[in-house]
Amino acid sequence: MAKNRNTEQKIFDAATELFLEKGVDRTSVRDIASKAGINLALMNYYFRSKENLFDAIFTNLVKKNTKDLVKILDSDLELGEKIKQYVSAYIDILLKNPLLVSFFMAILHRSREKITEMEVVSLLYGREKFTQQIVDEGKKGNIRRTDPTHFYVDMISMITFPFAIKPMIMDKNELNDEEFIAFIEQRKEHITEMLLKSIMPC
Amino acid sequence: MAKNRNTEQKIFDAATELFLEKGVDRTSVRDIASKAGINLALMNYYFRSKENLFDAIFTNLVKKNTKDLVKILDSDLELGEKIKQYVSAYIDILLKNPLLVSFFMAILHRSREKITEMEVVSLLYGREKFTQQIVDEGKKGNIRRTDPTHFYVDMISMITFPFAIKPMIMDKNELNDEEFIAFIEQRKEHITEMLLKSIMPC
DNA sequence: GTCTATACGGCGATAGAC
DNA sequence: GTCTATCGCCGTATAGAC
Repeated sequence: MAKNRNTEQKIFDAATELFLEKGVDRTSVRDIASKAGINLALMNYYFRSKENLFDAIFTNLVKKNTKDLVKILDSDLELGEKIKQYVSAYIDILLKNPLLVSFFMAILHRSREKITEMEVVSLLYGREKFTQQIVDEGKKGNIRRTDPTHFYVDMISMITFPFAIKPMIMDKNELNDEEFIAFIEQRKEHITEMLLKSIMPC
Repeated sequence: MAKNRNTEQKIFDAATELFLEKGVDRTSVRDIASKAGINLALMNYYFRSKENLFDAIFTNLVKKNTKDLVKILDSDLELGEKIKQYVSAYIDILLKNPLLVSFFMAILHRSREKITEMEVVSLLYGREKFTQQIVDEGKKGNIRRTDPTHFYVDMISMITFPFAIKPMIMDKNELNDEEFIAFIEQRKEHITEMLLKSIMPC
C-alpha cells in the first residue's frame, strides 16, 4: 500500500503553522495531531520523530523562500540594480511571513552545529557571484574597494533584524501592525540608499 | 532564619549558564538542580517556578549589560564620537557573551506581549536623547536630515545580527572562533564608518 | 533552610491490535 | 494505515524528617 500523501500533508501543514506561530518547543505533537485531525501515533508513523518533522519543514521553508533571492544574486544585473531588487524581494518575503525570521533565529539557537551541515545553508547564504561582482567593480574603480563579506552581512542584517525585534520596534515607536508594515516598506529604499552610498566613489 | 544567599545564587548561576547554552525550553529543572548541586525541591523553594527563575535571569542580564550602553547614549558626547563609542562598547559586550543575542531573540519569539510590558525593554531600546541629537544636528545642517528611527535600527541591526548568525558566517567564510572574533573586531570600525558616511552632508 | 520521597498531569515516542 | 494503550521523562507541588 502506498502511504497516504494526504494524511502526511495534513500533518506537515498543521505542524508548519504551529511551529511558526508558537515556536517548535512550545508546540506539542498532540497539538499537531489534533490540528491535523489525526491520531497521535500517525505523526510518528510518517515522520520518525518531532525533530524529523521539524527538519523537513525547515528545509522546505528555506527552499521555497530563497529560490527567488538566489536567482537575483546570480543574475547579470548591474550591481546597483541587483542590490535594489534583492533588498526589495527579501523584504517582501519577510513581510508575507514575518515569523520566518524568529523561526530561523530559534533554529540557530537550537542546534548550532547541525545547521551548518544542512545543504540548505548554502541557499540561505550563497553569494559567490555577488561577491565576485563587488570585487571586480572595486578593481575597475566603479565603486570603492569594498570587503564583500562585511557588505553582505550589513545588507542581510539591515533587512532581517528589524523583523526579529518587531515587538520592540512597535512598542517603542507606538506602531500598530499596519504602521509597522509601512515602516518596513520605507526601509526598502532606505537600506538600498545606505548600501549604495557606502560603496560610492568620491 | 535568613535565606541562604549562597544556595539561591548557585541555582541562579547554574540556570543562567544552561539557559544561555541550551535555551530555556531545552533546559530541565532537574538539569539545573543537578548542575547547582542541590535538590530539586530547593529550586522550587527559592523560585516558585521555572518561568519565575527565567524572568529573574532575563531581567538581570539586561540590566547588567545595558547600563554602560545607556550611559553612552545619554551622554553629552559629540554625535560622531558617541556613535563610535556605542558601537564599540556594544560589540564588546556581545563578544564577551555571544549567546546573549540568540537568547534575546528566543525570548522575543517566546512571549511577544510579555516582553513589551517589562520595564526592562526601555533599557534595551531607550534612546530619547540620542534621537533628539540626530534631529537637532540635522536642523543645524551639521549632518544630513536623518530619520532617527531608521538610523537607530540600522545601527543595532549591523551590530547585533552577525552574532545571531554566527554559525553561518563561520561556516561560509571558513572561520574558526578566533577568526570570527577578528572579523567582529573589524566591524567596529566598519559599522561606524558606514553610519557616519550615511549622515555626512555633501 | 535543606533534604528525601512521592504524586500529578502533560510530554515525545512506541508496541501491538485491527 | 490507523488506532488504543502504555512507557519513561518532564515541570510542578507538597508532606514531613532533620
